[in-house]
Amino acid sequence: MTSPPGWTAEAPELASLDEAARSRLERHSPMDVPAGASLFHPGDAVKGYVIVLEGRVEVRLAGPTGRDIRLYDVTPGEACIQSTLGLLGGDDHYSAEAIAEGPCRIVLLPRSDFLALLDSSARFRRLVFAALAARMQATMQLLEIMSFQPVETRLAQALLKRAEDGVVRATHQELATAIGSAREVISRRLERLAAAGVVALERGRVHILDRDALRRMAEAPSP
Amino acid sequence: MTSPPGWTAEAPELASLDEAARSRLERHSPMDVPAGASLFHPGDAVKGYVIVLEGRVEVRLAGPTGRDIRLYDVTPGEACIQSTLGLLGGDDHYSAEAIAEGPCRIVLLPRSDFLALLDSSARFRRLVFAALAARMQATMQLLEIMSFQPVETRLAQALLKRAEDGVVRATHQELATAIGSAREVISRRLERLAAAGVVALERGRVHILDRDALRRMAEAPSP
DNA sequence: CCCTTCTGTGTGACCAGGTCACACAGTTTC
DNA sequence: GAAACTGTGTGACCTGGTCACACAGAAGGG
Repeated sequence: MTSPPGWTAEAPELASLDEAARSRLERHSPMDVPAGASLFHPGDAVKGYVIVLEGRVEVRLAGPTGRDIRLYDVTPGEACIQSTLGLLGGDDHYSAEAIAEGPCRIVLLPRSDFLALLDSSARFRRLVFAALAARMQATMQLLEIMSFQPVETRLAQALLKRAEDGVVRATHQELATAIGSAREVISRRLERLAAAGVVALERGRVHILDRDALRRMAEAPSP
Repeated sequence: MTSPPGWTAEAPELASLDEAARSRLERHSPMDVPAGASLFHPGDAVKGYVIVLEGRVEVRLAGPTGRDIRLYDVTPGEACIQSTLGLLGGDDHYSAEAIAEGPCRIVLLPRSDFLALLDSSARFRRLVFAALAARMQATMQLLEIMSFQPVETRLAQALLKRAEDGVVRATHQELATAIGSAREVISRRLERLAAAGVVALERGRVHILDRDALRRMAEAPSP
């Protein structure tokens, strides 16, 4: 009597929803988004609740001078909170922009279904609430970090987090966006780290040589 | 058959709730908080959902160097979102601190009642959701403003917003906190504005002489 | 009253970090 | 291999936050 497992089965959190909620979700089919595509720009009207099934979507705040700040990224099973805001009460236009970091598969749940689900499924509600709360907390933390932590600390953290086998694949620009700084600043910092033998630089790549040194920087400003 | 109008009648939004929800809320009685009292510090565990009935509560992020940033303030009828976060999924400890800016009357709704109300009253749910969404949007906007807008612009906006009859009652420190800057910076800016004849300074008070000039600054960086 | 003490302001020196304007090297395209 | 990008290095400059004070106007207590 149950419908064949659809895309809601792919995301662990969604899979735990009640049958009614799932089938309502399944009415909408996933769509493919090419790498680099923009899901929305600042000023766009909110069309619905966005759930990412595959790939990674980065949500950024863009400054007038070209500098931008990564707010968060949305990975499979997560929903993009930006859309929630518009659907729930605030301004219903985006203030940030979302870019698909690779090929993605997403589902767009229209406002009416979203609201209906919120009322009908306690489980779905919890999911949305929890995601919203977590994002809010992360955003305030970001504000705190950007205001009070020096670039050195943030950079060290970013490098440690993104390292795979001691190598970080990222351009200086990407690192800058990730920690809310400017490209030139990152270039100079990395250069100093390289001079100190902590990292080795290569085009589009940073090799980590002294993980412990980075860990120290990631905690204390420097003393 | 209805209970006598209690404190829920005082807040327009709460007054529109269904009877069941209201009576559940009324089980808890308001408490008085003296001016300057701190409702919570960073690190405190979340005790419940806080609703402000009278007075004003300021929620701030405190930096290690003494500088702090006003996240938002909670005015009558509103709830403090910080508590929502802990109750809904994220870390259940505060990262900011809340200070009563004057004598306040608040209600503290314990977690269990809060969650029960969320499930039982669609109206209450909307209220909480909307508040959370609005706050989230404001926080992101704050991040944007702090990152991309020069101090001059932010200061001009703050002065215009807080002016009553052309006078702003605030110390430089308070203005600094309001726009996320440092006291010395505000002192110098104000001094320059005074030299330009835009404002007149007095201890604890700023007189606005040229509203239009401020408005211009509040929009464009300066050109 | 005068003498502390506290709170609010002014000031100079300094430093971190963002902006602007380029140079230039590696890659990709045709 | 020339042209067009893309990623990096670099210097000059400016804003704004930090530190360390001086000093002045309340406020309160003897």
